[in-house]
Order: sequence, then structure tokens, then C-alpha cells
Amino acid sequence: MTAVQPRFDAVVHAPPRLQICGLLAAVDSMEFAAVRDSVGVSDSVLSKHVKQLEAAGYVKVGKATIASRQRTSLSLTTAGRAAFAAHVAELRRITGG
Amino acid sequence: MTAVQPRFDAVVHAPPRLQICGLLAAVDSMEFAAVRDSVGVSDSVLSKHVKQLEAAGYVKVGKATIASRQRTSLSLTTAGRAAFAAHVAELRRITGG
DNA sequence: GCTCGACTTTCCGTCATGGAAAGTGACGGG
DNA sequence: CCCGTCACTTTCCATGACGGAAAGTCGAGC
Repeated sequence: MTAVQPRFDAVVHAPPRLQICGLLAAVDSMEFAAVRDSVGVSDSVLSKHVKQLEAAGYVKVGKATIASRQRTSLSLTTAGRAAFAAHVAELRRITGG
Repeated sequence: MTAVQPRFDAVVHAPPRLQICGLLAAVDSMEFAAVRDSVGVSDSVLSKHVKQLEAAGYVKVGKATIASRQRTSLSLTTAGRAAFAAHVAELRRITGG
């Protein structure tokens, strides 16, 4: 049984962060700008939410200077994927999925 | 096509209210005390959340004096079921369900 | 040294939320 | 009839989360 233990996680539940996690869960990593545009928030707002996810140990921020341009890549950590999966499981439980 | 249009609904999204809607979606109606205990909140908190759901037209509150005891029953309105379904659909979309 | 791009942080006002406690209305008892 | 109880409701109050705007930071390049 690889069933995830449902666990409500407030850090993941907030709308903007749920979207961020949802996006990152589907890929290996995504760039800051791409996430910002997909989620539809401003730089400062995304930055602040990412900071919270990072503080929780859910997101890893990768800074890199590629082609003389600063590129910040975001990706979920193992803990982040686990927390997201657990939270999604809890949502399904609550919503009768 | 009985597909529900995904639509994020902040009123439904808040944890306590998501639980309330989840409970009510599964039944015809439930009593105030049962919901309060299932959700695990205090009288005042449940009352306030129910009030918000009622204001949004999602929940119908039925007052009845049965067996000399006040009984408040809660149930989702048609709009409430629609909003809940739409929100759940949106959550699935976001979480890659 | 200065500017630019790409984020970050700070500042600030607003709104949501929960706990505690007082308030309300309908009964049933004394 | 007045009183206490039950089952909620409302009010009061203290946090804390959020977002927008604007200033700040940092490496690259001119």
C-alpha cells in the first residue's frame, strides 16, 4: 500500500501556494517567471509565498546565472512532494473523492 | 456531459467551510451539533461559518423545535451543491487530479 | 561607476478567523 | 409566573495572513 496518509497542511492549502505546488508537482522544476505567470500573481507576492514554502522545507530555490541573466528555478523537495500528496489526499477525503 | 465547470470559490475553500460542505454534500441534512463535532470547532465558530455559507446562499438553516429541544439542521442548497462541486473540480484541476 | 534585469524586503492597510463571554428565545420545572 | 437550561448567536478583541506599492539588493555588462 503506497497510500499517502491524508494530512491537512495549511501551508499548502492557501490558494496561491496550492497552485504553486500543483504546478511544481507535475514537473522537475520550473522558473520563477513561469510560475508567476501561471499563478497570476505579482513578483512580490510569489516571492513571499515561495519563501514560506521554502521555510517549510517544501520548495528548493535554485539561483543560477545563465546567459548573463539571473534565473531562479523552483522545485519541490521530497518533503514538499510528500506534504502536497498528503494534503491532496486529505482534500479528497474531505470532498468525498 | 455532466462535467462541472471548475471554479475556485474562496467561501468554500476555507478549511472549516470545506469540511462543512463536504459533510453536507454527502447527506440530505445534518444537525448543527453533529457538524460541529465532526468539524471539531466551537459553537461560535461553526455558527459564524454557517452564517457565511448562508449569506452566500450555499446553506439552508432549518430551525425546528423537536421533542421540546431546539434542533438546527443544516443542508446544502442547490447553489451550494453546485458551488461545492465546481470548487472540488477546480481543486482536482489544480492538484492534477 | 552606473544601469538593467530579476527578484526581495519593507511598509502598510485590510480582511479573515478563532476564543471567550455575554445575549437570545423556547421550554420545562418549581 | 419566574427561573434555569439548552442550543445557538452575537459581540468584543487580539492575532495573523494577504496583497499592492515602492524601495532595496545583487550580479552582469557597458
